[in-house]
Amino acid sequence: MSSAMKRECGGPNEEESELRRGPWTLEEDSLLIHYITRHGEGRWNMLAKSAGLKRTGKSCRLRWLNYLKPDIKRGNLTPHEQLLILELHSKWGNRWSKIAQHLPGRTDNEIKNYWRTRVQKQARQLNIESGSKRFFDAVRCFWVPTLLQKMEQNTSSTSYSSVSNMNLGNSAAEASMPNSRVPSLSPSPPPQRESIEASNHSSSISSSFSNFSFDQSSMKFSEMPEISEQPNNPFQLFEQNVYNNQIQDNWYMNTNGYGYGMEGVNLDNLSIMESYDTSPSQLECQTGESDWVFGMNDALWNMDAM
DNA sequence: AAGCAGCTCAACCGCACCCGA
DNA sequence: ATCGGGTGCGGTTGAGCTGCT
Repeated sequence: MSSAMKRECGGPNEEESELRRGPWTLEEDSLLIHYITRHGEGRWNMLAKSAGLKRTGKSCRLRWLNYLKPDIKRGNLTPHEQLLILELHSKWGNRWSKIAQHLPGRTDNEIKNYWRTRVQKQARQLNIESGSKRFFDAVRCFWVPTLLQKMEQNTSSTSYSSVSNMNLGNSAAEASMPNSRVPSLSPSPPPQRESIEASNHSSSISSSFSNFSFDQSSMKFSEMPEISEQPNNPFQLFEQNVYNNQIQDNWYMNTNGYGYGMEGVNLDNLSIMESYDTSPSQLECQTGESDWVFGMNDALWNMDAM
């Protein structure tokens, strides 16, 4: 039993012991939804009391904003969204709510969790400090191109990202989204908010980002150019050879088909780049420590998923 | 099948800010 | 000026799940 649950189970302070903590029940969710539907949100402390919830206002607000609100998108982040997070985080840092404002239907909590569990995990595996320049260079040089490649693939084939966002109601959604766990920790999955409507919404979101691109030559985000059929530089060569042949396969294996990371990269493929007779500066992936990318066999590529 | 370790994410916590009294 | 309630934000925690041995 958690400390929160322990505190919840009675005590000397009656006022405090009346306040529920921990996972929300179906009844509580229902109370909150019905109350907000009728009276709107805001004044959370008063709302909690008026709705008959034995919760703090903060808890109600959090539950509503992060889980119950009708326009919350469930499922895994699309490549577009991940790309946007990388870009916006490079601009604003840990301003999660600000970043979330640019990803309709996503909460700051979700983005924060994504960053901590996926992005920072990559950084740890690379032995790079996640906020460091080196890490951002790794993101720019490899992760972003990989995401772009994935986005390109998605546009030319059935997009599983839209499937991942297709909200079908909980049981159906769970069945169709192997990596989208609705933990029993939360016994009250939000009722009926996940719908085809939501999937339509996500489609429009994706399309609104469709002209968003990362320019490898300038290492900046820009309008989406035509993607060259032929590799112009080692990165593209790398992507075409490595990604198409290897990452794609490993990707699904490593992430249950829903993640986007660098886990699938194989050390062997570094030879593709090494064989490309070009200096790091020519590769236009200039960093303060320009050769780290190419001497990082033990860093960038040495990941557990290899 | 059981045990273990790692991962995910909902929920909580503490702090800061805003605003009205 | 300051006090207190309401709200928002970023960091952290821990239950439950998954996959590996």
